[in-house]
Amino acid sequence: MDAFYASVELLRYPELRGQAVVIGGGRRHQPEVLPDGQRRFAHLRDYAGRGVITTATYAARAFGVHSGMGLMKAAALAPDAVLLPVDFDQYRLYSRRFKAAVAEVVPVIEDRGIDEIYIDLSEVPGAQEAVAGDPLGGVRELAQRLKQAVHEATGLTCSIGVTPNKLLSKLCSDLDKPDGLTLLTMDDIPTRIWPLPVSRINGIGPKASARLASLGIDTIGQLAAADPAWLIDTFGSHYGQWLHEAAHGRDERPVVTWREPKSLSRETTFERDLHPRDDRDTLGPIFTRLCDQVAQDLARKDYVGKTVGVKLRYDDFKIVTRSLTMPSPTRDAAVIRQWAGRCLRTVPLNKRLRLLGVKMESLSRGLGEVVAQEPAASYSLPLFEGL
DNA sequence: TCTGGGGTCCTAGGACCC
DNA sequence: TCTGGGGTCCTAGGACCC
Repeated sequence: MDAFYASVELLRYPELRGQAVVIGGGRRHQPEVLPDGQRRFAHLRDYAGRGVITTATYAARAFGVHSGMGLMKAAALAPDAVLLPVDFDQYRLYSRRFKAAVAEVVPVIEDRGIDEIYIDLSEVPGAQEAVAGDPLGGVRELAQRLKQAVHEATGLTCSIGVTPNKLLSKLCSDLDKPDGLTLLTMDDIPTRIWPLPVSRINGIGPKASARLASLGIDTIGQLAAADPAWLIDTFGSHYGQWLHEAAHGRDERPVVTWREPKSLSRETTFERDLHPRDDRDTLGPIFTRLCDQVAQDLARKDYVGKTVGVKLRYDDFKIVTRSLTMPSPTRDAAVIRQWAGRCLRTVPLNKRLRLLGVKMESLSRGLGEVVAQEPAASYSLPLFEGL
C-alpha cells in the first residue's frame, strides 16, 4: 500500500490532500473542530516529545523527512507540515479491507504486516497466458484487477511487483511508487536490477550496505559479480551464500499463508528518562502494566509462553536484554511479573532508563479457555528489590 | 532539540546429555 | 593418562523489517 497510514488519514481529512502531512506521536495533537465546522490541525513545529514519523505523505517526503525520523528533527526540516496522531484501529480496519478485496481475486496470500502482502499467482487461471502478443498479458490484467479491487474496497492505491519470486517482487513493488505496476522476468535482471544499489534488496540493511560499500560493492550487479567463496569468507556461510543468490535474483521461498507466532511483547519509551532507584515509584506501575498487557495479549490470542524476557534501553541508547525460561508455560500476569522481576535483578541499574519492555517467547497454544485475567497490579510485588 | 513499537532470524557460547 | 562427536536447550546480542 502506498504511504499507507497517511493515505488512510487523507480519506478522513480530504482537505489535506496534496499537503505535507506526517503521522506519528501520541494522542496530544488530535485535530480540533472549530465552531464553523472547519478543522484545525497541529503542525510539526508545535510538537515536543520523543515520537518518530511512522508515515509521511509524498509531499512531506519532498522536505527530506521519512519514517523513523524523530518528529523534532523532522520539525526542523518541515515545520509547517501537518501532524496527525497514529490511529492503529483505523489502519487495521483498512488493512482488513484491502486484504479481503485481494482474497476475492486470489486466495493464496502471505501477510507481511499491516500494509504488505505476497500473493501467489502461479495457479491462477489465465495468469500464465499471453494477451494480444504480450507474453505477460495475463498477469498484467490480473494485477490491474487486483489494484482496481483494492481501490474499490478502500479508495487507496497500491504498488505491485509481479516476478518469479518474493525477493524480486518486493524489490519491484518499490520501483514504481505510488500506484505502480512492475513486471519482471529473470531475463530482465541484468538491465533492471543490477544497476540498483544493494540496499534495495530486502535483507541488506544499513550495516551490510556500509560493509559492502567499504569493500567497493555498491550495486547489485557488483554484488552478483563478486566471488561467492569470497562473500562466504567475508560475511559468513549463511549470509554470504544468501547475498550471492539474492544478487542473482534467486529466491525459492514459498508464499506462506500461516505462521505460528514466536514471541509477543510490549514495550514503552518514557516521556523522560527514569532512574531505576529515584523513579522506582513511577517505574513499578509501568512494569506491572507491561506484564498485564502481555498477559492480555496472550489470552486474547490463546497462547501461553515459557520464556519471560525484559528489555531495557538506557539513556545512552544501549540495549540490554535478559530472559529466563520457566518450568512450565503460563499466561498469568502475576507469574509473568514475578519472572520478569527476576530478569530485572540481573541487569545493571546504574544509569537512567529510556525504555522498558516485557516479552514472552517459546509460545505454545493455550487450551482455548477464555479466562478473565487477574491483573498483576492486584499482587503488590516490590520492583527492583534488593537495591 | 536525535532516534517508536512489534516482530523474525541468525550467531555464538555454555550447559548438559548420550 | 591431554581431551570425540553428536544433539538439544538456554541465553544475550544484533541485524533487519514493517
